[in-house]
Formats: sequence, C-alpha cells, structure tokens
Amino acid sequence: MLKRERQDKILQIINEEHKIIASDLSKRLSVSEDTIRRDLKELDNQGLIKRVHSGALRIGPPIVDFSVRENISNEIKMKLGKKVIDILKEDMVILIDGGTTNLHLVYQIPLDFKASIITNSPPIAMALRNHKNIEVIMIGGTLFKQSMVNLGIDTVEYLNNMRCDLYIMGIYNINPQIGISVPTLSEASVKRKMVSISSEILGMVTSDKLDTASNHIVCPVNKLTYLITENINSDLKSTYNSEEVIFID
Amino acid sequence: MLKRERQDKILQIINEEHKIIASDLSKRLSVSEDTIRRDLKELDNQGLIKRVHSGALRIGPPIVDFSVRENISNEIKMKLGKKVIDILKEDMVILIDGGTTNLHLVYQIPLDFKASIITNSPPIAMALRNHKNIEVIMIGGTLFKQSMVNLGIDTVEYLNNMRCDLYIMGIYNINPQIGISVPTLSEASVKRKMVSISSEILGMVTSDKLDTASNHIVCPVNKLTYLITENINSDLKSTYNSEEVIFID
DNA sequence: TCTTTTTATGCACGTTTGTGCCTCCTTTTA
DNA sequence: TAAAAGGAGGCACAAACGTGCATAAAAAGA
Repeated sequence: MLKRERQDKILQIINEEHKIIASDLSKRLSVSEDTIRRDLKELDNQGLIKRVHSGALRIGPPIVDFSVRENISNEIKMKLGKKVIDILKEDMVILIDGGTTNLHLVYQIPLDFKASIITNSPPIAMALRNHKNIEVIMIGGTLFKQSMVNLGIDTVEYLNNMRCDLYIMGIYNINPQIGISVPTLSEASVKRKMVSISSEILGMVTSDKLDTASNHIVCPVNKLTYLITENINSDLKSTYNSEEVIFID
Repeated sequence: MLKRERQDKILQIINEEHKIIASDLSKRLSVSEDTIRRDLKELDNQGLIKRVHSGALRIGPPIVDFSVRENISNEIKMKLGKKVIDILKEDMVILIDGGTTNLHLVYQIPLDFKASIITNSPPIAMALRNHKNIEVIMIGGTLFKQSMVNLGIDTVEYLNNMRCDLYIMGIYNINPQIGISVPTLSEASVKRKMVSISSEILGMVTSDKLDTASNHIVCPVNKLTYLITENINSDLKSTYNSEEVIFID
C-alpha cells in the first residue's frame, strides 16, 4: 500500500470514527506503529487532523453524546453503525428517531451522501449539519428530554402525511415474545405511527437491550426488516432470526 | 478513551450541567478519581472551568470544541445574553429562533428557571436539555443548515395556532431606515409570522450587525419592544431609540 | 531494462506521557 | 472535634514517542 493511499485511508477512517488510536491503526492497516506515527504527524502538520497522545482526533465539533450514563461504550455503537451504512442507498427517504445508537450511526454517514432524512430528534438534526446533500426535515412536538425526541399529537399528525423508505428505529427494549417496547406511552405512539408509514424498518440493538421489556409495546419483532446486533451468540440468533427478519451481526 | 477526548467530554458535561462532582465524573467516564482531578486541574489552568472543592463550575461562555475555544465574540454574546436574563419572567411563553447570539442567551438561563420555550432551532432545544422546569416545544420544518432553524410552510402553519409572550429574534441585519432584514425569503416569512403572534419582541445585536441590510425585510425597527446591543455609542442610541423601543446597552 | 537516487519503512533504544495506587495533608461535614 | 471525603505529590509501570540507522521499496535517469 502506498503512503499516499494509506494516509487517505487514515483520513477516511478518522472522518467516519471521529477519533483513532495509533496502535489500532497499525493493526488495521498492517504497518508498524512508527509509520502510523509519521503519517499522523504529517496529517497534523497539514492541519487535517488533530494529533494527540496515542492517537488523533477529527477537526471539528466533537460528538455531543446526550446520554447521562456513558456506560455502554461508544465503540460498540460505532461498530453497529458501520454495519448499517452499507444498507443506506442514495436518494432514500430515511426516517430516524432518537437514541445514542442512532446518533452514532448518523455521525458515520459520509459527508457527501445524498438523501432525505426525516427526524424528530434534535441531536440527529444537529449531526447532519455538514452533510450538504442531505435534506433534513425535522418533525416538531414537545421535547422529551430523556431521549431527546419530539413527541405528542402534532408529531403523530405530521407523520400522517408522509411515507418513507426506511425507518431506523431507536430501540430500548426488545424481546422475542413481547416484541419492541418503550417505557412511555407517547414514545410508543409516535414509534407505532413511524412503523406504519415505512416500507422497511431497521433496528440496532446493543446486547444489554436484548431480552428486556418495557410497558408500552411498539410492534412485534418480525415487523423489523433488519435487526443489527453486536453479538454472534447463535442462541440469540435463532431466537430472533426468522424468514422475515434479516439478522446482521 | 483518549485524554483529550475525555477532557472535551468533561467540558461538554460542565457546559450542560453547570457544575460537576469529581467522583461522579470518575464513574461516568470510567477512570480513576486521580485522573479526573488531573483533568480538572489542567482545564482550570487553561481557564476553561473553575475548580472548586470536590468538583468544578462552569465559567461563563460554553466552549466545548477545541477549535472554537478561543473565540472572542463568544464573550460579547454572553454579555448581551446576561442583560436579557433579567427580562425573562417565570412562566412566560417564550419564542426563540436561531442564531448564535440567541444560543448564548439560552446557555445562561438558570437551570431551575420555569417557563415554556418554543423554538424552531435544534441547537436551542439541545441547550435546554437539563432545564427540568422548562417545557420545550419544537417547531418542525425543513432544516436550513446555515442558520440551523426549521423553515417552510409547515413551520408557518404551525405558528398560526399559537401566541406567545415574548419573541427573542435572532437578528442578522438591522438598519434604522430599512428595519430588520434577512438574506432568505423563507427565513423572512417565518420571522414575520413569529412577530405577528408575539406580545413583545426582543432583539440582541452585536455591533457588526448595526446598520447593515439584506434583501428580505422582516419588520421595521420600532416593532421591537427591546433592543439590546453592546455598544454605548450615543449616536446609535439616538438613531435607534424611540418612544416605542426600549434600548439597553 | 538496469542502475542510481530518493523516499519510505521497520527496528532498537532511551525518553516522555498517562494512569492508578499510596501516603500524607487539608477541607468539609456530622 | 472527630470522622470522612477530597486533594497534592511521589512512585511505578505500561504504553506511546522521537531519533538515528540500516534496509527495502519507489522513482528517476540512462
């Protein structure tokens, strides 16, 4: 691999992931850490990245993660997001609601990607600020601060007048028997409406959410077109997998 | 997690929550308290936070991104915002649109302030995340990324069904003859509607915006109930001041 | 194509940085 | 005023860094 080629790759990775660790990069690109260090130094001198001890950061605003508890690692959510990027097609009309996992996905959408994105989540809208070719349509409502999404009658009503190709659902609880559920009624009704107007539905779940349930049911699991998880546990796979759901791990 | 990344996160948290406890941070970011102490010490030395026993406090203007850390205009905008805080009364219904000056105002609203805030600007909504007693209503629309506000027919229509006590207008151009103007038609029509449904109107302007004009006129200057500026130039004062406008500098 | 020159890479080795732990001291709180 | 919580400084260790040098890989020239 040529030096130039490798540095481009580094830039691409850092743009997607917003930060990199030098030692990781060394493994991923199969070169010595010395070379990576030299690359990072050069890119930093050109002002393309911000070099810091043990890695580098992307220039520009950092990820504004609104989750109070940082427990679930961002890396995992990033990985989930990466799997979804390939499913997105140009010129799709994509509906995305809230959740940090969805946010991490949005952060990884290439800056030149062309699409329409509809969302009721202010952080998602903010994250699309620099995507010149993405038309962002925000759905209003009363801000539910815990999940940072707009909810309420107006939100549901607005959704009545639209359809979209893909709904990327933020999932808090999923259970093979009970289905997908959320803790509040207003979130459930908005999500139900979103489900009903979408051709395909995609859900990303971190392992801590598998086999949990809450009070308000959104829909059964088989409504999902795609289910993306981190875990390759074959038990889970067979539990959730079905003819209808495309299971990606 | 990289050190710089962690420190940026600390800044973000302290900006949102106005104060932090070192031991909490240690848990939230999964590092030892020693490391947090060192981080806080460094940030304090850089003048970015105010270190106190057992934690730290926010120091004036919010600054998360290292690329925007040293921005002087932040200071000025913060001072303007401070003047406005006293005008806000509890339980008001306040309409706020976009602009960085407005955002700086919102950052200074006390965390326990009680009110309803209606906005078409995602950053404003985000900034109110930790204000438990503020009901935030977001108005949807097509996101105009340059000013980060939602615009369009739906936005205007939604405003038809409401009234509010105070409209805090983001001002880009103001001129005693021409009035208040903006560069785009859609922004102008939304602002005009906002003017028409509000009992009082407040505008903050930094000196660089005084005596400038743009293509689409929103309203004459005397529509303003309050005009807040940084400059004590008496010429300007007499130009803009009138029986109708309360001039604060 | 072959040789020469330039550039890029990996390794060795001493240095620096970041972090957690420990001890002793200071501040806060009951 | 005593106990508890927080803070400062030192120590240790691992990971990351920079530098010089030998060698490999490109690029340039013949």
